[in-house]
Amino acid sequence: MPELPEVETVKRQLAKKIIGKTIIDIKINKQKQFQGNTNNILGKKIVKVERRAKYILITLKNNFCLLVHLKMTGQLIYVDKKGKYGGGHPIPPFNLKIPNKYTHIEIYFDDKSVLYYNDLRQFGWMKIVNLKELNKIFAKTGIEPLDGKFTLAIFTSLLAKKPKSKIKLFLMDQNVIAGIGNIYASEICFSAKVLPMRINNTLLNKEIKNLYIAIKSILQKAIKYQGTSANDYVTLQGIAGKYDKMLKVYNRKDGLCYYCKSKIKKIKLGQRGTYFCPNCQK
DNA sequence: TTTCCTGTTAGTGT
DNA sequence: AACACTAACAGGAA
Repeated sequence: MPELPEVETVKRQLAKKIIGKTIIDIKINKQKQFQGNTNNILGKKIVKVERRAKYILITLKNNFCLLVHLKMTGQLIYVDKKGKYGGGHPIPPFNLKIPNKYTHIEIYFDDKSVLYYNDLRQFGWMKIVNLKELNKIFAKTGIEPLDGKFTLAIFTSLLAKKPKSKIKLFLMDQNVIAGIGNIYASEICFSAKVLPMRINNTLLNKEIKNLYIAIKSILQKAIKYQGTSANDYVTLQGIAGKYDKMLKVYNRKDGLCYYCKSKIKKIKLGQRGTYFCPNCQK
């Protein structure tokens, strides 16, 4: 569930559940997905839960931070003492048992609640870092697109710094703008009526403005709908995010454009599936 | 059965 | 600078 809106959704739900709780035990079933000394967070109280780019930052009272990246299929599932699920994406309708074979890390809190880290493909990780290491990790990370500091003027100047890049790849470059992934990049280009393979320095001012507006509005709306879950991954671990039905082009190859009825096309761009309407987008 | 596809990103090579 | 390719891994779809 890994782009900005999904991570933001998890973060918000998680914050409501775990702030103020103390970590009393950690069970690591897959060592390669956990780095750092657990002694730095055991017995410590959680004071903050934040998101930066596609990372979740769980800060302890001693200023150590449990940093989480979900990568492709990572998932955080919170289970309280009544056995009810919170945090992470909503619960599977068929109540897949948790923990299960994809549960690689288990974090126990002082009130008997547990945070499970599940990850089918095992690309994600948790890492205990101090503030200095945190700063180093985010040193090159791009601007937060929903931050007030991300203005049209800033966006325009960022585009000018990568004049020859294709716009969709540019939008996905985490060192330029943080948090946009493969699904929303296609959706943003469609919303702005710009073809994903357009070269940055050919974009008209009006198109730049449309892209800028699309970035903000699509991400905000996706957060409002608690993100998107796609394909088989969903049925395994959580119900579909409600933004699924809002998608206009992603995963709609050969489907008809909702606006002009043209067939949605799929191409490869930067090795990633890229969807667009050949008629609406110029 | 085999091949291709999938929400990410770090590293290397051209 | 920009992009291709690889690697980490599992499983659904064709």
